[in-house]
Amino acid sequence: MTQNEIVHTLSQTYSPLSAECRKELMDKMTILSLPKHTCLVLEGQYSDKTFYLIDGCARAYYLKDGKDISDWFAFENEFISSIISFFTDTPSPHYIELLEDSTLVALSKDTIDGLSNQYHDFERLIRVVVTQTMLRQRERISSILFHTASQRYAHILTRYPNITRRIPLTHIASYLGITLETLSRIRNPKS
Amino acid sequence: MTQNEIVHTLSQTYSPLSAECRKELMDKMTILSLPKHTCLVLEGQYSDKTFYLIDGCARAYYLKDGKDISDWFAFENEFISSIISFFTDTPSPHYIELLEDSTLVALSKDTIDGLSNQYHDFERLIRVVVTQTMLRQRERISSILFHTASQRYAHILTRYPNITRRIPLTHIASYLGITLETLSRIRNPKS
DNA sequence: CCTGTCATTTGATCCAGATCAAATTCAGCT
DNA sequence: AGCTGAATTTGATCTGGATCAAATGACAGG
Repeated sequence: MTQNEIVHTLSQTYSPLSAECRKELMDKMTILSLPKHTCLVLEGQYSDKTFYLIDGCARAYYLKDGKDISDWFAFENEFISSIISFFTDTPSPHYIELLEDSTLVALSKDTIDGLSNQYHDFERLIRVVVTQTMLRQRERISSILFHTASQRYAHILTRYPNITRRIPLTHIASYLGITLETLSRIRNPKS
Repeated sequence: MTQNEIVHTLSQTYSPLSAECRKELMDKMTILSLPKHTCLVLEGQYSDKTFYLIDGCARAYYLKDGKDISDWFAFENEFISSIISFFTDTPSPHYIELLEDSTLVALSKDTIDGLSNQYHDFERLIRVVVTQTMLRQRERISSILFHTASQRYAHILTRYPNITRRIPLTHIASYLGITLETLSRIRNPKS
């Protein structure tokens, strides 16, 4: 995928960008191809970058009392960042790692702020991305409060039908807020 | 509070607005003073309004299998809306009601979209509001996943120290994702 | 100051999912 | 193929908070 194609997809997926803005964005963005298991962000770091996945997938996770708890997955054409660090300029509570060999764009906060100041278009695109993220968080809250473990698992499967082929069950379980063992029992409801 | 003061506060709290934009916003906004228990939004309605509280407080809630579950509280200088309906143009799963006699500003989606198109400033203000909302949702997720019922109660008290004087315990309990009885036991840890 | 309604507390029991522990299956490597 | 550590399954037990039920408290209106 060329830079040009990336920017077009972005502009079409989220919110249209003027030719001028697209051009400047192309100049400012870095495209990276990195192997599986690469860590993009470590806990405790100040992370002022947002990543946009072209190909592959990634997750954000915490180490909470030594336990690895996934907080967010991103696939092709989705964004991922240590949102807390990115938006509040505090050290990241998250790690972010690639779950497959991936190609992605890294955008620094300076770049995003600069383009947002300069181009109303770009500010809108960011607003759209943040709004979608917010709605996804909301859905997760009601999922946790109102649905049982197995309903939540069923639900994530409808959203990402082949997630189990790309992401280990441990990570799916912790994302759903349940243990590995419970997820396993949900998947094999015999005995 | 005059219209002028309201717009100034808004501009200072969230993101600065140009004089021109402030003026147009003043023309477009409706100020309402309504008694306690007024319903601003009903379940099933298409709600294309966002409310900004000048004085008083409100909550958004679901009726889930006949049970009343609070999903959001807003106090002075905060926004509340049926976010799902507002952002996705679908019928609202929420009710919104006033918990005290309140003064508030109602802004329609048309107004917000119009001002966002016309003024980069205003688009930014909305982006800031949405970002804060998103971060507050995130905090709620980690609160539910990582903290016990009594930690969550302690936490909401630090954020809104006198919430118990303004909001009935039932609503606080359901917001925290616990029952009324559990909250009561948390508050009276004797016997 | 009494009464009905709503809010809160207290008590007894129950259950989804956690925890701890062990067995099995799988995948990458030589 | 065979080896090794990681991923997943299976089993037994435990627990925070839910649920059901009843008692008490607070307070607005007559």
